[in-house]
Amino acid sequence: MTGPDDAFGSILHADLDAFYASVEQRDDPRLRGRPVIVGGGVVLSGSYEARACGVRTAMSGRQARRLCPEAIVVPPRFEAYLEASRAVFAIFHDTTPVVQPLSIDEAFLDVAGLRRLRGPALPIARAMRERVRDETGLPISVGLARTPYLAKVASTLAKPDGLLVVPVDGELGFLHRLPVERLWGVGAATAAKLHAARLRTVADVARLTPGELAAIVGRAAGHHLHALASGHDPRRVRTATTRRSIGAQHALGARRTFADAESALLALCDKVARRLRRAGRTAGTVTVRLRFTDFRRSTSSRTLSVPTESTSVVWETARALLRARRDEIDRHGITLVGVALSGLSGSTAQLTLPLDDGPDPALDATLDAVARRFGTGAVRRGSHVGRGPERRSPVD
DNA sequence: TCTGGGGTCCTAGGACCC
DNA sequence: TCTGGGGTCCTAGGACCC
Repeated sequence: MTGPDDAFGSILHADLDAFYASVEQRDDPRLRGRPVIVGGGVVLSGSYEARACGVRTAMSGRQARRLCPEAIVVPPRFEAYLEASRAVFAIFHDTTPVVQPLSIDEAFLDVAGLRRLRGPALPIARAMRERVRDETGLPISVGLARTPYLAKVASTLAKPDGLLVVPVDGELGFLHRLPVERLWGVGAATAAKLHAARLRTVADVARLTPGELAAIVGRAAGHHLHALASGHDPRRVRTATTRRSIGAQHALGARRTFADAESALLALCDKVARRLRRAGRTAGTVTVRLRFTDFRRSTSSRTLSVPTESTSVVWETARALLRARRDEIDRHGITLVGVALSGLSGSTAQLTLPLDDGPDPALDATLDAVARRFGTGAVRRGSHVGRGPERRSPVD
């Protein structure tokens, strides 16, 4: 386990740059070098030229056009993105068998096992980036580090179209000067809590004890942030992860009525039940998601006595949940309806573990072994995980 | 700044059981 | 009969990620 490679670790985080917009620029030469916005009402992706004007993902289309009037707006072509993603993931899998997809355009790769065959991690990362560019025409950024989280931060800082390595002996120096927003799991709400406690950098977070942090952001988040800020990362690159829920939602546009919501819900139930059957799984819980005209959200759910794969059972359950909210919908108007199926068959056991015992390498090793054995990413220390109709097996 | 669609995980309270 | 502790499961909501 020794060698020159240890100086860099073996985890890669590979992340395509401005993915949807890059596919559009690749496929239409007229778009190259120009600001491109993919999406209509909402920005799904902006090219780097558009980002230079301040355009960001999830921004409203109107605001994006105001910031960048010369931008070319194109409708999304999801089939083209899926095809591009498949081509890139084929290169990932050709690089190493240990690939964990995180989304359509990013993945963790572990190249530790390749040292004898293909050499150290850094040249492997360089070669992979070149292959992606040559064979798919898409720019990709890669971070290389000892842990998944550090690799992820590195790839973010490497963008666009870069490669950044975090040397093992420089981890804390790299990490500690970053703002707390760079910690995985810190969004607007958690950042506000940390700022209120005068914590601005990762170094500030690392100085507190897990207990002190837990008092600020909650128990699990406190322990999680302390670990990340100290360079500890419980994550492993996992090849087999089991989907925990299947859902679909639909924005209804301007103020709509109960009847609009009900007919949209029927189509959504049909869609998710088909996906459930195609996956060969059953669902234990049906959840209905609503958003009202004033942007308030609500969810309501029902756990079935018998898990189902039937469209009609999903629909009848969802309709009953929707009808229970009829007054609220009539009063406020509804702008979004969604349905999600969870408690999927094939999920693993429910497991609640203590968070307050400090590091426990033996326990972590056991959980890793369980996760590998049963092919799931669901087993994590200190969390409350997975529940499905098969919960009594296989862990029993 | 007024907003898409797909997910994951955590927390807290209540019902229920031993 | 009353009271308490410990645990599971369900539900609703919040936060976060791409």
